[in-house]
Amino acid sequence: MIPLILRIAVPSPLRRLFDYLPPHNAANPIPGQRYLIPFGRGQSVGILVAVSDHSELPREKLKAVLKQLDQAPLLDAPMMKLLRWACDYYHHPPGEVFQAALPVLLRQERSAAEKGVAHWRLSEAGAALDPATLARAPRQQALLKLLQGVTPSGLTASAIDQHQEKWLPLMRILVEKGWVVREERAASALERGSASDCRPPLTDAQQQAVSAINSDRGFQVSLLDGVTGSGKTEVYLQAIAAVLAQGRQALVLIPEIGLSPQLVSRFARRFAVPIALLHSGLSDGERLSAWQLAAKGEAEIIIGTRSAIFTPMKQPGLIIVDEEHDGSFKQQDGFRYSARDVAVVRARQLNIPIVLGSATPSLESLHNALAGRYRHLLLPERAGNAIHPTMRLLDVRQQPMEEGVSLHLQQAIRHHLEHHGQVLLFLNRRGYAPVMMCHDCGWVSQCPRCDAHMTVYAGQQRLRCHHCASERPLPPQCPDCGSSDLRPIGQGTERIEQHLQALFPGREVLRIDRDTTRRKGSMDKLLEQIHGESGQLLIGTQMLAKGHHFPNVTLVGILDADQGLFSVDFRAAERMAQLIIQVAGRAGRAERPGEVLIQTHVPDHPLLKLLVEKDYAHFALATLQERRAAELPPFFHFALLRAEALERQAPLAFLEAARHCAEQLGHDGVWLLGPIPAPMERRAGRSRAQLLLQAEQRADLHRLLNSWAVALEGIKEGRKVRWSLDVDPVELY
DNA sequence: AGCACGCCGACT
DNA sequence: GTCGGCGTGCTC
Repeated sequence: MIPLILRIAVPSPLRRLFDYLPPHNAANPIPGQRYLIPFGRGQSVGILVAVSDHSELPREKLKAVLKQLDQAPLLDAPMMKLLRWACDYYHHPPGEVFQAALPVLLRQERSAAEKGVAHWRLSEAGAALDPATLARAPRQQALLKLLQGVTPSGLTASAIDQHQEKWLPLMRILVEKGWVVREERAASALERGSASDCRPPLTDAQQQAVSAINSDRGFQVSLLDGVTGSGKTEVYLQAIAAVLAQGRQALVLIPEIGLSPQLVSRFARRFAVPIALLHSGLSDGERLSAWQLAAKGEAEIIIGTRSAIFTPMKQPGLIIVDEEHDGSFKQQDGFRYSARDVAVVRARQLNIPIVLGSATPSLESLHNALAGRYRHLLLPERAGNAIHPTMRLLDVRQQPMEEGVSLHLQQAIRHHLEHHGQVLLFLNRRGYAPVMMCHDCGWVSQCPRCDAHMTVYAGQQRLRCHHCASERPLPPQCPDCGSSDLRPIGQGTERIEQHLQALFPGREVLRIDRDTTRRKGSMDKLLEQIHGESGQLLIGTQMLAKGHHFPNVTLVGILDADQGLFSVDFRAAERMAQLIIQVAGRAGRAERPGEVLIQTHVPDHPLLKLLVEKDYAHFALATLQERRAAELPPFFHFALLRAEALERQAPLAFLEAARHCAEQLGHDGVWLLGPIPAPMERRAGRSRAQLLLQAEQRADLHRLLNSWAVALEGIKEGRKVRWSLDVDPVELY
C-alpha cells in the first residue's frame, strides 16, 4: 500500500501547503475535512486540500496529523475548487484563503455540530407583567416592552443590539427577577417568508430580462443594466422564483449597507421559504447556524454581503450580485478578493446563471458586456408611472456662494420646499470643515500621524482625522502664534446642515452621514422621520446614494461634482458619476417629477456633460475609450504590491528588492512601475509605498506573479515592513 | 505571522 | 556575572 500524504492548508501567511502523514486510525481522507495538526511548536487546525502519493520532503521530516476533526468534508468539492482558484488568482496564502471560507467557530478545534445560541425570552410572569411596574427603571422597562412585542421564542443578542445599547447587565436583572429566561437554542438566523405579496405586472423590458435569465440552462452572466426605479429587484425575485421551483437555492450578494429591512422584508413577503441572512451584525453562533443551514439546503435563499460568496450550498441554482459596481465587494485588507469576480467564477464552475445588477455598471462589467462575454439586459424605463428626473449642471463660476451653496441652488431649494417637496443635498465630505486654519500665521490642523488635515467637528468642538484615530479638542487659539482668528476652511455636511437651518428656519434639516448614523438604529430612526414628513431638507454623504427610497424628494442638489474630476485616482470620475446617478435616482420616485442640480466649476468638462446631457451609458462608453487610450483597466491589468512601516525608508527598500527580484525572474509583458511613495505617504504613523505591475495580457501578469509572490516571502527587507499583494486593485493608494 | 535561538549592551 | 535588545531562520 502506498503511504498517503495529506496536503494541508495551515493558517499561516506562507504561500504553500504543508505535507502530513495520515493519523494512525486512518479514516478515509477527503479534501475539505479539517485536521488538528502539529505546527511549529504548537498545534493548529488545517484543511485537507489534496491527497498525494509523494512529498517533496523526505519522509522523516513529515509529522503525522493529530486528529481528523470531520468525517464528512466541511467544504464540498466545488467549494474546494473555487478556493484553490482563489489562492492561485489572488496569490494569497492558502491557509488564510481556506480560513476565510469558514465561520470563525469552525476555525477552531470543535465539532461541526450545531451549537446553541443564547436567546432571551419572557417567562410566564414576565409576559403577564405590566411594564408600568418598571416605571422607575426605564431601560429595563424598554427591554421588557421589546420582548413583549416579539414572538414568545424571544430574541438573540444581536437582535437586541439593534434596539438598545449596553443592555446585558439590565437583562441579567430581569432574569434574576424571574421575568426573563435565558436559554441556548439552535439559533435560527433564518427569516421565514410569508408569500403574502403577489407578483406585480412586468414591463416589457423586465419580462424579457426574466425570460432570458430563466431560459439559462447553465453558466451565463447577465448584466442587468437598469436605471434606478426600473424594477431590478422584481427581476431578481422572478428569477429566484423559477430557481426555487426547481428545488434549488439562490445566493444574493448585496453591498455592505444594502441590507435594509425593506429589502429583506420584500424577499420575505414574496417567498414562503427559509431565508438565511449573513451580515456583520450576526454573532458567531448565528453565523455558523446560517452557514450550516445553507450547506444543508435548508435555507433556500441566502442573502449576504461580500463574504457570503463563500457560503456553501447544497443545490445551487442562481447567483445574484446587486449593485455590482459597489466598492464594498472588494475586500481591502488581508485576502483582497472581489466578491463580484469570485461570484462569476463560482457560477462558471457550478455551471449556473449569474446576474450582475446595477443602474451604474462598473466599467469592467460593461466592457465584458460589450465584448459579448456577458449578456446585456437593459431596463431603460422606470416601472410604474414615475418619471425620470431632469438633470442640469449649475455653472457656479463667478457666482455668489454661501457656504458652498450658490444663490441659484438656494432659490431652487426654496421653490421646492414651498411646493411641499423634500430637498436632498449631497456632499461627500463629513464633518464641519475639512481643515482649520489660522488667519494670522497660516497654521493648519495637520494630523500628527498622517499626511492629511484634521477635520473640524463644530458640534463636538473637536478636530478628528479621517484616516487614523487621532482626535483632540478644537484649540481655542492658534497653537503656533496664539491668535484667536482660527477659521474653518471649506464645507462638510455638518456645516451645510447648520447653514441650511439658518437659511430656512422652521424647516426640519436632517443630516445623514456616518457621524449621525453611528449608533445602531439611528439610521432607521432618521429614515422614519424622512418618510413621515414633507418639506424637509436632507443633507448627506454617499450613504444617501445607497438603496434607500425617498419618495417625497423632488430636488436633488449635488454640491460639489468637481472633486471626482481632478483626482490622482483614475477611477475617481467613474465613482463620482455612479454617485451622482445613484443620488439622482432618489428623486421623483413617486408621481412627482424630480429635478437634479449639479454645482460645478467646469461645466464644459466633456465627461460631466455627457453624464448630464446624455446618460450614464454615454459617460461610461467615453470613459472606456479613455481607459483604452491610457492603457488602464479594464483593458490592461494591474497588480499592486504595497508596503508600510514605521521607518520611512523600509517600504521603499523592500519594494526595490522586490523589483529587483522580478527583474531576475523575467517579466515579459509586464511593466514594473515604481516603487513610489503612496499618494498619502504617511498614514497612522506609518510610511507607505507601492510598486505597480501593469500588463496587457493577464497570462503575462500571472506568470510573473506565480513565482514572484512566493519569492517575496524570502526577501529579507520584507521582515521590516508589512506588505501585501493586491490583484486587480480598486484603490491605487 | 509567531516563535525560538543567538550574540552584544546596561544593570542588580 | 545576567536580563533583554531585535536580527535571522523555520514552520511539513
